[in-house]
Amino acid sequence: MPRKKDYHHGGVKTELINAAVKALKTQSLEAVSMRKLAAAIGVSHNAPYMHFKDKEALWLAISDAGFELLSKEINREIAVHSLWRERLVAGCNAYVRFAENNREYMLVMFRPSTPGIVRALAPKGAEALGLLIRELTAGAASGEIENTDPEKLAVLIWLMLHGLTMAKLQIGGERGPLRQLGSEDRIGWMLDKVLALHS
Amino acid sequence: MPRKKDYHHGGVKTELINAAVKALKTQSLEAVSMRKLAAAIGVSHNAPYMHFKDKEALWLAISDAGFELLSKEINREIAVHSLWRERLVAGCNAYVRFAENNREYMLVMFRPSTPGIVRALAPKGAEALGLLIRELTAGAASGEIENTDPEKLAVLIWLMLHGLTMAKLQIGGERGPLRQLGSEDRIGWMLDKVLALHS
DNA sequence: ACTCGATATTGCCAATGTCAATATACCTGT
DNA sequence: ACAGGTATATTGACATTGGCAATATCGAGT
Repeated sequence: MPRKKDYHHGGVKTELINAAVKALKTQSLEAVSMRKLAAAIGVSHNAPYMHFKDKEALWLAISDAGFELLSKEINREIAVHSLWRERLVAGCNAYVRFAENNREYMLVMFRPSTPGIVRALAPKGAEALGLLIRELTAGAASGEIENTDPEKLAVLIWLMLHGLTMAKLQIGGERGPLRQLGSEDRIGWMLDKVLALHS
Repeated sequence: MPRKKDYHHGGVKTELINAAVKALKTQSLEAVSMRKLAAAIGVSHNAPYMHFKDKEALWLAISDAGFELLSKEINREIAVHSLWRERLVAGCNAYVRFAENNREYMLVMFRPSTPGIVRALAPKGAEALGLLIRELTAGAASGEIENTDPEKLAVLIWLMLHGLTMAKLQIGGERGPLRQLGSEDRIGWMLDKVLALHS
């Protein structure tokens, strides 16, 4: 239904987002320009500004979509387990896997200036952190870990996870001390260390 | 000895770096431009390109200086203790304190594109990580922690430390779950968790 | 049929990174 | 002291970019 003649071609907003995400798969954040995106979807260099006040607004939209996707992914992988410990590991793995498969989104979500970190650690917490806290609370309730401050523990775990993830994204993951640390069994190892299980 | 008449004013290179560092104290990375820096130190907009091939080259130089400063700082604070555990804590605290007092440098050292993380985690490791490994090895040798993989443990600790630090830098540190986590005693708490001391 | 609001276009501007050509000062060997 | 070379700095130019303003085009409701 869009694209009558040529002027109003209809889906600039979503097409622009798609183009941006695709561009980010091969280019860096700063290398992506409004004008090139506009050209890529075949509109004039100012058409984007109908739908996004700013370049920043574009990133914002993409970032939102990214957080949405991430939460969905984590939820999906958590749901297949019932024991809190397995759910925790699954969630962490989902986080890392999402980052690897969606580098583009992560770059936007946690770009330096306007911070995904703020959102991810906001008082009420993003979904992802909330899930973590929930599982840790469950673990504490079951008596398997010390009942001190599940929230603090969650932040700590998330910091590790996030640090690991972003580091892997920057490095590319081929070489260096992170290679082994990133593989799935190592995440379990990390969690063991941090949780200091009673067992 | 510099600044004879007006043309060759001598210290463009160092003055440019100083100006950039100063500018970064109040502005974001992308807000700092070669031309403004040149203007700030009173030279033409192309003078900088005598001393730096690129804008990137400028960041590189500043980044190098930053890593140098960081290592010095950590060494200085570690040196006043003799027990490995105290040295470890002192080093971690030094890391965080350096980041808080030198936000400018950290922003450049760990800017997204060309990665400080690669350098900090490079095979031979930056000074800072090397120090960490050394203390952990000492701890393992003394039998106070498990003797498994001091290097892996070091990376893990660094990831937490770095994640915490960068998150604090982005947030500003006033509010949110990181406030308490960042204070000095909390770093000890983090280390306890990760080290899972025998004691 | 006419108007209005959303959408898209063209034109424009200042700022920026960077290249090329030119000017200026310093240094070195004679 | 001087000539020439070299490092340093300047001016000029250019393409790209983000973003504003004015204009054009279309669709829907009266």
